[in-house]
Amino acid sequence: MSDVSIKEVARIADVSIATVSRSINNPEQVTEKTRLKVQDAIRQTGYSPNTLAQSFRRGRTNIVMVVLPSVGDPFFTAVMRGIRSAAKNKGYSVVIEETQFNTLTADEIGAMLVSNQTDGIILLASVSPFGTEISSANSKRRLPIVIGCETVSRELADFPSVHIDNIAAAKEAVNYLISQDHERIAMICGQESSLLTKDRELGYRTAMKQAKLPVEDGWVVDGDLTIAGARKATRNLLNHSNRPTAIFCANDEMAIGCLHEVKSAGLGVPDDISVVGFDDIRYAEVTDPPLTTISQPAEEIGERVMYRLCRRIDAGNGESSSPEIVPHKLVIRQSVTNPAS
Amino acid sequence: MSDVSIKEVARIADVSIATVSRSINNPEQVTEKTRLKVQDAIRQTGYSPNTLAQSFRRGRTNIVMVVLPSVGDPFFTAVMRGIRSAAKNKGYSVVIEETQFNTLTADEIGAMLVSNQTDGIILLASVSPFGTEISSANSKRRLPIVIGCETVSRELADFPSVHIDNIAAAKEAVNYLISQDHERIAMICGQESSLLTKDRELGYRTAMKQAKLPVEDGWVVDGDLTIAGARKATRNLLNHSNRPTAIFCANDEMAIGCLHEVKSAGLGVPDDISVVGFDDIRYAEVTDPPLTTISQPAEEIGERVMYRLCRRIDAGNGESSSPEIVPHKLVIRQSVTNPAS
DNA sequence: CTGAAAGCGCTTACAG
DNA sequence: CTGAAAGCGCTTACAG
Repeated sequence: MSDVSIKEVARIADVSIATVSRSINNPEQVTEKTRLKVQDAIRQTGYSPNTLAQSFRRGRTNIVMVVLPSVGDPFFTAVMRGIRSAAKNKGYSVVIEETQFNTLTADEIGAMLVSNQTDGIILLASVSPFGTEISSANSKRRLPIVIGCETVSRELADFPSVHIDNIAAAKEAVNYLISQDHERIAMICGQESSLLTKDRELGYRTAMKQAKLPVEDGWVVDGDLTIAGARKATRNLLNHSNRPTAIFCANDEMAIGCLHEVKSAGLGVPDDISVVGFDDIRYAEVTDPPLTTISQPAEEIGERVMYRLCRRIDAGNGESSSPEIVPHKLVIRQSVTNPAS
Repeated sequence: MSDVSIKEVARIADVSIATVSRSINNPEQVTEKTRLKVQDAIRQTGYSPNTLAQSFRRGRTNIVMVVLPSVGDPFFTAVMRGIRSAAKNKGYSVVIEETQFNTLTADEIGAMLVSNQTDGIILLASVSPFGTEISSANSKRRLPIVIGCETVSRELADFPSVHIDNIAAAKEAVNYLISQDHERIAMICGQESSLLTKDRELGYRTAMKQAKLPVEDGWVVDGDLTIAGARKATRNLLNHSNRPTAIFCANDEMAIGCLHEVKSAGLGVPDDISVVGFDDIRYAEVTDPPLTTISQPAEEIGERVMYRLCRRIDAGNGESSSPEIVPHKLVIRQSVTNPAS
């Protein structure tokens, strides 16, 4: 705003404020001469429109908000790159909102939906327990929402989403372990509330069952999606009476903690214990040993989710809400070997 | 907004819109009875105020924006935690803006400053080449800005800041290496444009000079602040005709790349090459070997920078602009040993 | 304590 | 092509 308003510009350019507005927003509706006069007045005054007033008046902000669990999670680097490139393309600014604990409170959700400060929302955060709140809070406002990365719960099935097939990906990871002759395979997963972790766990259990391999009590442990949590979980696994030969982690963050803890216990990776991660964050290829993991097309997810949101914004709820599945890939590095060898 | 406005509420409660507004924002100015009536009408209609209109009218948004180089940088996790806790305390929402390339373009800066969508800005991003743009773009608007973590360039000296003493910290890291009898110490730093890297380099050079140790040509290499960049830089260092026995990295991200590259070359850390990082991100204690590094009080920086911003917002430019220095700490782990041993 | 009215800075039919 | 005017949804002196 720079404290000078459109009026001042109009006065100096000797035109009406309507004309100033047009010169800026619809220059084709104005003669070249007027446009120049106005341009000049703008330069003189250092005017720039009050965005708040514009947004208020227009009823839209051209801002989309992406909600993610935590800044500092390396996985989101590439997703954001994708979102940003699509947003730029479409003329949107993007603003990030962090939801500390990987779950939103109902209040936060309500506030977000209702405070039409943004034209739409991209949810990259796990929102399991609040699915209903979101749906209901949004029933009035109908703010366009698209979900990325996360598996969608039943309550959120109304919203479009783009993500990999977490169940299939986890199955593939575990099948790879099985193909390397592992039979005692454990899993470190996330909290109960983390939906995508649930899907990965389901993939693990399915693969085990299909291979007729037992999943012993105590082989599936909660690693809290953190390094510290994974370390503790790993200790439990190593002390298990029927110690696994391989550990599948629901994300790379935990795999990094797991790797470290196995080695701290004096065991070798992969010779004593094989480890598989999930996400293929940038640290995965420089762990020791480099981590075998599932790679997600993070940037592509970002782009698609943003374009999807734009379609929702433009088309309203006419836009389809079926999930968009993008391909994952098993990346084989050195953290897995044959337990017999 | 939920599409019902204050008018509708007023109609239903049978009061004026002024009274509705008061009931919400200054309930003490209204009788209990009226308040209840209004409350009821709000419930019935599902009304919630149009934030855009409020912000526009009030001339403030109660939102602060934090600008950081990249989502996905683990260092910012704790900084954000601090910012968020202080913000909550002060009744602000915080919104994050990412500046992909660790430098803002002049345009972006202008847009940010001018679009009074926020009440203030916390800059956590390196802004070296644009110091002047910021100052000048802001000369009109006078949007409160506070700088965190980064060293401030001369052009930005007007703005308050809070950060560690990067020069002293780097000196301390290098002196530790020297105390372990290293003499051939190299450094991997960031791009030219990265100010805080410059300070860390200065600390390195100062320590070397004071110890009367030479810094050979080719011992200070640009690692681009990335893993890939650091790996390349490390290869150069390992091939140096006078190969260093220790490598000081300007951040942990690069130290992780360095560690990996040294080991890939068949050398041992710390036995052949000692490595020191900077930042103490959460991965530093689970690298192999665990990384000796400089720890920053990231959460404290976040809190202080936010409180500082609040003071700027409230007090205007009366608030002092001297930098606030917080203490760093050398964290000794296992990536350094005596080269003679 | 409450209401009528002004006004925040824009945009956009509506006339001309 | 341009201007006068209405209005977006609020908040806040100003009266009463």
